[in-house]
Amino acid sequence: MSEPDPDEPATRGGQTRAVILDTALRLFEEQGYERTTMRAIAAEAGVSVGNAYYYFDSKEQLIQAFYDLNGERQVVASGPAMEGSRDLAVRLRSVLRTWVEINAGNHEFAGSFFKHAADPRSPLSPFSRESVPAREAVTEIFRSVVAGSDVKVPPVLRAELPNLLWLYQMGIVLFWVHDRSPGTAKTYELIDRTVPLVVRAIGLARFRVMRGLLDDTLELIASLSGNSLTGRA
Amino acid sequence: MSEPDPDEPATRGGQTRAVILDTALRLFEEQGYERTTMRAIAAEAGVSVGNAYYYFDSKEQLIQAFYDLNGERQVVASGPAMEGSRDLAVRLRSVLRTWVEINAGNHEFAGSFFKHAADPRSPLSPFSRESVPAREAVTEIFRSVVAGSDVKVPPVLRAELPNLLWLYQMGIVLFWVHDRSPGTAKTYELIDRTVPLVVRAIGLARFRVMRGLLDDTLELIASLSGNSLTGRA
DNA sequence: GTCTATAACACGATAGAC
DNA sequence: GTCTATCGTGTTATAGAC
Repeated sequence: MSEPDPDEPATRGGQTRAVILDTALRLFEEQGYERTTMRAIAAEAGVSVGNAYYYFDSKEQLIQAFYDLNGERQVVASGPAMEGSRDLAVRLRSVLRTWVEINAGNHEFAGSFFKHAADPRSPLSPFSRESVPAREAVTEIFRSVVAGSDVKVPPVLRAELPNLLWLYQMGIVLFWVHDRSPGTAKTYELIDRTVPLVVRAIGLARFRVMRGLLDDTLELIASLSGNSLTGRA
Repeated sequence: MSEPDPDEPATRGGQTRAVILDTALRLFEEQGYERTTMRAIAAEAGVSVGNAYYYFDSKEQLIQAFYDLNGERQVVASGPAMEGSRDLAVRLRSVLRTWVEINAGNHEFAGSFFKHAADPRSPLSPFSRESVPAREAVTEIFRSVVAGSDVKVPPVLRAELPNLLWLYQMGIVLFWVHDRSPGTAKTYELIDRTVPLVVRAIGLARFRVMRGLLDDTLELIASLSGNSLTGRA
């Protein structure tokens, strides 16, 4: 609350905040998260250790700032990425590949801090309260992916589909973090090959044999969303 | 490799190892992982810190030992849990609930070290090389769940199904770690309500509309399993 | 409010003596 | 195999300067 708007660092001394963050992210990418010390960040940013802790409560909080930055980047880049096609598969594939491209330089870095994001207690968890705004912004992308396409989504599925696609992206990210193929080629392959499956699965929702299963699944999701897993009310 | 067999600690000085491990797991359960220091473990076990590190390369490795212990417990308990029914849903539900019951006392503990297991670089990752034996032992349980049931699994699905059920259990575990409902009641509910869905989904594999999707999915799994994600050859 | 400098603390981990 | 001493790290504390 007391921290200045990260988008407007020009005015305040909160410009310092931006310098510290930029330096930290650069060092994280160069050396990995664990091997980058707070002392090194402060020294490289030209500030004291105490000052770094004045703007960031902990080292982990630097990752939180990275998250927010990254979410914004995906939102910004996804608009153009979706343009030019109303085909759901094309749009979905494009948005997912964009995410991977944006994060190409962060693969090492991501691997080294992923553990913190997986901690259910950590604010870094994608399911945490702190991550709600970022998650909803990204979910909004997927709502737009569907809304701008020419597929008719069965009404029962309409409300929940963006959330499910967000979860689908989480799965892609999980794979990507573990992916050691050159240029994370396997992740691109995973996207290219699962997107048609997902689209086809959505189409199957119309069939009678599927409907019972689908209805029960959606009801289950609704029933359990009070859980802290989703962070939803 | 140089460490003594943990099942036969009587003979060697490696009995020390057992004392250290027992003490560590007790303290972990009492105080959580992070708040239990190596100094405390060593002191409580009546050895020096250096000696603790002689038997365990790191604090994390104490968790690895816990994993192995836990896997064994599930294997032992699952046999009786499955007895008495050839209904796949009953058997599956029973095995999954057994896992939750076994780990009821470790819920806090599990939450506190889950982050380490999620680190793709960590040997604690369920996808790591080090976890292959434990994972295969548990997968074997699910093979037995299916084999002892009266359902006819479509041939295409037969080979991969145990692996998919293991992945399903990982999903349950992920939910459980985040579950803060009293007695992890929500997790039990999740099991009770997803098991029928899973069983029904397996049944759907016979329908024509599903087959294309299923075949492509299985082919994809086969194609990507060279990835480090699964650790399979 | 923003920032520095320095010291100190607790912890995981290591080195090297015995 | 076991110990004591020590290091490097995240983090906090202090005491102040602009």
